[in-house]
Amino acid sequence: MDDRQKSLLKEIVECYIKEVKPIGSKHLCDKFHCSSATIRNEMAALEKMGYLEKNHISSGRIPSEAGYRYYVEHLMEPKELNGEDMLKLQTLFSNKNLTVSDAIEKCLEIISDITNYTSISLGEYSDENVLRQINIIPLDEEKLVALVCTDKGIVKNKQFSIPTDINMMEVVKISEIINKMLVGTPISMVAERLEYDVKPIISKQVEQYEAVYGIFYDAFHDFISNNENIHVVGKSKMLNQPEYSEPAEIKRLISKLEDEEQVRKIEKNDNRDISIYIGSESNFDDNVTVVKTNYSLGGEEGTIAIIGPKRMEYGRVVAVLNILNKWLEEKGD
Amino acid sequence: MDDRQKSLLKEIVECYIKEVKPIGSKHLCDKFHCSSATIRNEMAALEKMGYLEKNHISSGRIPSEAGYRYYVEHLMEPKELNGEDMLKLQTLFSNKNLTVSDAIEKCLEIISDITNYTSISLGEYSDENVLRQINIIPLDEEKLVALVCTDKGIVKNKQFSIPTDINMMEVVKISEIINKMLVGTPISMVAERLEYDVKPIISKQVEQYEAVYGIFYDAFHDFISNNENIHVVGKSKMLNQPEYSEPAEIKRLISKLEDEEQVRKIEKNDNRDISIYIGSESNFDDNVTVVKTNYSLGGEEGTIAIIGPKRMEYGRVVAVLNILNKWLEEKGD
DNA sequence: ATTAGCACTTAAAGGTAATAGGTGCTAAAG
DNA sequence: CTTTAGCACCTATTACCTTTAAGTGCTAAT
Repeated sequence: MDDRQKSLLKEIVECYIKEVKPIGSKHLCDKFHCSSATIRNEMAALEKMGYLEKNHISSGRIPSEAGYRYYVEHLMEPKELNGEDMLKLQTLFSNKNLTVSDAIEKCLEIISDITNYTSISLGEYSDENVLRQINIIPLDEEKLVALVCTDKGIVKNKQFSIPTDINMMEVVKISEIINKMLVGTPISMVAERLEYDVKPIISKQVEQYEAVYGIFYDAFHDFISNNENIHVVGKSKMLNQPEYSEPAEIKRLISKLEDEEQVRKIEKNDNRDISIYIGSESNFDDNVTVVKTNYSLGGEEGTIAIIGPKRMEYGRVVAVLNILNKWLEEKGD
Repeated sequence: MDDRQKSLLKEIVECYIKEVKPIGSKHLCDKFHCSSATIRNEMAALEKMGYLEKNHISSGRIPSEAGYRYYVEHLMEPKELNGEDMLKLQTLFSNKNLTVSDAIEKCLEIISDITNYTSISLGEYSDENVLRQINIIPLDEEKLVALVCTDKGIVKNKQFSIPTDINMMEVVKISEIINKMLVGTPISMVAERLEYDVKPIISKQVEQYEAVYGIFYDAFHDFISNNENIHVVGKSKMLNQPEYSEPAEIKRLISKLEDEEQVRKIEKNDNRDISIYIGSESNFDDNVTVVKTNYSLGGEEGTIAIIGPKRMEYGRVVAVLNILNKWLEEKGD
C-alpha cells in the first residue's frame, strides 16, 4: 500500500465514522487534488486488498473489518479530550470517598456518557487478596455473624443460625484455628485448604463438625464462588447510534446486552494495554467493536470495556481509556 | 351500560389483547348472534360512554383507558396459571437458601419470564428494623471494621482508617456507649438520636470526637441514606410486544427503563393488595400498565411491579402476583 | 499515470391506483 | 322500538411504476 492509498483509507474511515454513509469518489477529489476517476482506481485497489467494501455494485465504499483494523493499527492519530469531557472525568477522580465498586460504576457511567456508547465492567476479587482474619460475632444464642477480611481491605459478612445443640464456643474455637492456620492464604486457595488442612483437624476436636464446617465454608462463599461482578451501563446509549434504526437490530442488541451469559463472552483482558476488537473479533457481536483495558483497584481487578459500533470514534475512546488508565495506576492496586 | 354492552366490552378488550389490532363489528356477529349493524350501534354507544376509541374514522375499535379500567374492575375473570408457570414459581419457592435480595431478584426474573413483561422491585429496609448492636473489629493499628446489625437480621459492615492520633480504644468505648443508648432504636431514627442524644455525651468524653463521630455516622450510612434498592429485570422482554415495532417507541421505553429517576416515579404501594395503574395512571408512561403489590421479607419491604403494555394479559398477571403474594405472606415478615 | 466520458447499477423517493377492512346513516323489516 | 340490509364513504396498507440521485467500471484520450 503506497502513501496515497494509506491516507485515502484514513480519510475514508474517518469520513465514514462521521457521516455514516458510504463514501463516493467525488467526495475525496478536492482533498487529494485529483479527479474522481483516479480515486476510483485507488479505491478499487483498496477493495481488492480487502480494506474496503461495497453494499452493492454502484454504491460508495465503506471500510471492511480489515480496513478498520489497519486504521487503528497504523493510521489513527491520538486525540485529545475536549475540556468538557476532561472536566467530567476529573470530577470523578477527585471524589475520594467512593468505594471501589461505586468508583467503577461511576466510571462506566461517565464513559458511557461522554462516548455515547455502552460500557461494561467485568470485575473479580484480585488473586492478591490473602485472608487476613475471620471473626465470629455472636448475636444471640442461635445467631452469629461471620466476618471475613482480606489484606487488600475487602470485608464480607454472613449471618448464620446455628443448631441449638452446637455450642457457640465451639464455633469460636474453630474460627481461632482457622485464623491460626489460614491467615495469609490467597483467597482463591482458602476453599481447598479448608477442606484438606482444616477439616481433618476440626473433625477430631468437634463433634458435629460437618455442620460447623458448613458455616465456615458458607462464610467464604462470596469469595469462593467465582464472584464475577458484571455491570453494563448505558444500554440505551447505543440506540442513539444511527446503525440501530431497525427494530430487529435494536432488539437483537438490547437482548444481548441484557443477557449476562452473552456479556460474559467479552472476556477479560490479560494485560493493561488498551486492546481493540472489531466486529467478529469481539466475540460478542459482529456489528460492534469492543475496546478493553484492565484495572486493578482496592483488591478488585477486572476489565472495563466499551461497546460501540464498528465505526466507533476510536481516537476519542482510546483517549478516554488512556486517562482512566493513568488515574487507576496512580490510585494503585 | 346494559348486560350486552358489558359483555361486548369484555369481548372487545380480550380480543384486542390477543389480536393487537382494532376490532371491527363483523368479528363479533357470530358470538352475539346478531348483525354487524347492531354491533356497530352498540359500539357507537360504548364509544360515546368513553370506553372505546378509534384510530381514524373508519377503523375498528380499541379499548380506551377507561375501557381497560372498567374491564379490570368489573369484567375480568380470575385466571388459573398453567402447569408450566406454576412449576417455575414453585421451584423458586422451594429454594430456602436464597438471601432476601436474591429471592426478590429471582422473583423478578421468573415473573418477567412467564409474563413476557418487564418487572421491577422497589425495596427498602423495613421501618421495623431496630438497632440490635454495633461492633467494632480492629484490623490493625489504623484500620477497623464497624459491624451494624438489626433485629430483623440485616447486617452491614464498613471499613475505616482512623487517624494515628486517635486511640482505637476510644472508638471501642464509643461503640459501647452507642450500644447502651441506641439499641432498640428504629433504624430510621438512628441518625437523629446519634446527633442529638449521643453526640453531646461523647463530646465530653472524647477529644477529637468530631472525627470519631464521623466514623459512626458513616457506619450507619447504608441504613440512613434512603437506601432504595431498585431492580429492573427483563427490559428487553417488552420489545417482544408488538406495540414496540417502531425505533422511536423502543428507544423511548428502553431509555425510561434504564433511567432510575424515571423508574422511581413508579411509587411504592401503600398496601398489600394488587393494584393496577393503566396508562396515564401509571405515573411512568402513558403507553404502559403497571401492576403492583407489596412485599415484606426478612427485614426488607417494598413493591414488586410488572410493567406491560396497556393490553396486558391482566388475568394472568394478577394470578401470578396472587400466588407470589401468598408465598410471601407464608414466608412472613 | 491521470482523466474525461459514457453506459450502467442501485437505493431511495415520489406518485398513483387498487384493495382490504372498516364506518355511519337511512330506510325497511321484525 | 329494535334489528338489519344496503350503500356511500373513509383511511391505511400495499403494490407497482417512474424518476432521481449517487455512484461505479471501463475505455480511450491526454
